[in-house]
Amino acid sequence: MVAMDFDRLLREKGLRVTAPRLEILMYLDGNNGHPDADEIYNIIKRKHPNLSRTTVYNTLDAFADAGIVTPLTITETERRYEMDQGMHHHLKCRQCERIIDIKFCCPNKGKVISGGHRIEQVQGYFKGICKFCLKAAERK
Amino acid sequence: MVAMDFDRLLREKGLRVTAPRLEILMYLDGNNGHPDADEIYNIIKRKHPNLSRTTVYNTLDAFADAGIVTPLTITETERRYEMDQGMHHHLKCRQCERIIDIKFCCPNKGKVISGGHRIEQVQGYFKGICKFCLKAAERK
DNA sequence: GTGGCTGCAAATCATTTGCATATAC
DNA sequence: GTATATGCAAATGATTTGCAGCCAC
Repeated sequence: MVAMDFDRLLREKGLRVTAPRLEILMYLDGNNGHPDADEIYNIIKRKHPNLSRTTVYNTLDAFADAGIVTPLTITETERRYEMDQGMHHHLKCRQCERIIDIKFCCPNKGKVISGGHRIEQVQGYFKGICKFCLKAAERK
Repeated sequence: MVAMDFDRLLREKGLRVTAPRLEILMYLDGNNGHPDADEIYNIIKRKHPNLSRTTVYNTLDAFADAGIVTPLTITETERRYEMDQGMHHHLKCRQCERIIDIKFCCPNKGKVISGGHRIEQVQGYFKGICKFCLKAAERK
């Protein structure tokens, strides 16, 4: 996504276009994994030393409300964010601790499943071993 | 599960049998939903006024290590616990905010799925409307 | 011009840590 | 008797809040 589009995205959502917001969008879009508020703060702080944590938190909240980012609940303690990129789930590798996107669609989405509840959104959290660690183990 | 069994369960896991541990097990087993540390603390505190939060946290950690309870990551901010009861997932109803168990088995468990990763555990987090709220809406 | 956004400082709240005492085994 | 568990008080650390000034529109 180019800078121009971030501008439009914000306007579409009724959010004002500001420097911190563009920076945060750029960082999230830069495929830097699944950052938490502190990581975002530290990286952008380098270029914009007067950035405050409050702004990062406010911005992520505003983005989440607007549906621009999804707050992730991958581990028990960390709150992380990612840009909305269609349906996928997450694997946390218990060896390298990386968080990896898993692309497949849960067959239960949108259905009223057995219990009689209506399922609107599915977020899958997988634990296991990622392909990188599996390959490394083979080589030994 | 009866008191006797909690005793045995703790011994099997190499944990000492103490009053707070038995109380916490009883509470978790009492099907009181998916409590967080504070809820457990407040309830048990009534009967045992000298209980400390530290003990609740220590105990839940020990139980999680021993595989007696599973820490849940159902919402973005809360850390909740439940006793291990076989495979199921969780629905958070966006109307009544209840957290409800969803019993079905994800077809991807144990498989090495598309990405080449090995999946050992699946925790599904669903959002939607529970059957109780659906029924209430019908009646109107 | 004005309402939304920013950023500082202070407050909050869940969780963790250090440590002395108590207790299960 | 000894290792483990408890519980108090203090520390930590992420997130939130209050508020004054700034800037996008």
